[in-house]
Amino acid sequence: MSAVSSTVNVGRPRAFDMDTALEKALEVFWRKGYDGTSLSDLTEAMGINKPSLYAAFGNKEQLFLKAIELYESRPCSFFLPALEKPTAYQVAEHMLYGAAMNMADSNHPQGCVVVQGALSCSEAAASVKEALINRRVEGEQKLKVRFDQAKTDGDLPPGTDTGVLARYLLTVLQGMAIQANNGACSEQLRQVAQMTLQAFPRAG
Amino acid sequence: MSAVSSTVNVGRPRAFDMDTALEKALEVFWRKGYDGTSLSDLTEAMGINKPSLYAAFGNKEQLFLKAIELYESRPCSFFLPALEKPTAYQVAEHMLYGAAMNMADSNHPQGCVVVQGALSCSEAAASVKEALINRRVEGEQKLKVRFDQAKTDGDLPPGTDTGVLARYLLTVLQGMAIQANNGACSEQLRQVAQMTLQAFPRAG
DNA sequence: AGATATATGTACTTAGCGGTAAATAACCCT
DNA sequence: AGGGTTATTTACCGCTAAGTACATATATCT
Repeated sequence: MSAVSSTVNVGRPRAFDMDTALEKALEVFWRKGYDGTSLSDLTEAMGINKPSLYAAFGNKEQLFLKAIELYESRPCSFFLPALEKPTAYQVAEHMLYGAAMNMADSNHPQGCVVVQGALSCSEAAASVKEALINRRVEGEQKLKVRFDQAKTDGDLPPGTDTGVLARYLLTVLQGMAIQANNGACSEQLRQVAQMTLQAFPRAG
Repeated sequence: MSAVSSTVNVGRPRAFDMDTALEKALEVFWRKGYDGTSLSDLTEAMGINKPSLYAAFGNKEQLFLKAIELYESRPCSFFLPALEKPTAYQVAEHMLYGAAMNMADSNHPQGCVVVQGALSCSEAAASVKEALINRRVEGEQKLKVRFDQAKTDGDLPPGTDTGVLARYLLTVLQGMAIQANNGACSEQLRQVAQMTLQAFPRAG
């Protein structure tokens, strides 16, 4: 996601760093949601003027989508990396404890921007809402595929309904995003994660 | 919540029914969220003009709060009535299956307006967000109290951490609201409910 | 019938929204 | 040094937001 500098160094150089500006934009969208964020909020947080924003990122919607891309590709992301864990249980464990740690982290807004960025929204934000739904559903699908693999690997019982298991796990994760918004701390989320894992099926 | 008609029947009578207008407002807030709903959206759905809305309900924020009150007091509500069930398990069962049925019901917007009405929002909506957080946290507290009772009743194991159990259950319920927004149908939510109940502690 | 009180419809205000035109500034290349 | 190219600044656009003034309509009370 590093800003691939345009072909040649021609013209006046950009006076701000696109990646750090995008980080700032992400934080605002995360905290206020798409509808609740104004361009003034964005330009103030990013430290640039509107024409610079439009020249660099297109418009509000495209900026939002780029911010979401950044969010999911961050090093502290917990979802995709967890899929690499060797067993289904460890995948779930990594996701749940990662979420507990991350969603209540006070170094950034609480919860998950993919959940709360445009959950209920105006018609102007309908396409953004769709994009976020797609992200969530795709995540669920990826987890199901991972659990299917686990079943053939033998670390999930043969009768497991992987679709339901994936949906259940994502339900808990998404619920944790709401809990974080409620003000739950990491330790409280960790307890929820632990309770979820106690019921998690393992190979018999 | 019936509109208590003012002291005497003096002055021009109101040309619309407050309760049905409030139902309409609730549906709009539910679907679009507080920030995403405009007064035009509201007046159009309610079939009244702005001065009538302001005279009857105060302003946008007060209208929203009244709509939330209505939402929680509806006959199809599943949270508070479930607390009356005789055992902790039945309380959980009623809530989870009630949520599965209700949150994906296509007769109204999907999910739960207390979750998605103002999850992330502008500064103008901050007080509304606070109000919703309070509702969610109070619900959790009520459930904990109910589980405490269940422990003394003997239908929860003595070692049960009722706070964690209540938080876990609300995490799943709130996650189901997101799932409903994702497009999950009642049957899919029912499967999540079932999986949650399988792990639910019962008296040994 | 007339006074009083409340609701309604139209038209308005102020403020902020997302987005852009145009002039200017800063860089590279020849 | 000068032309080409891109970024920044300032000022603006048209539009919609929430909220309201005011005249009019419809009821009850005396």
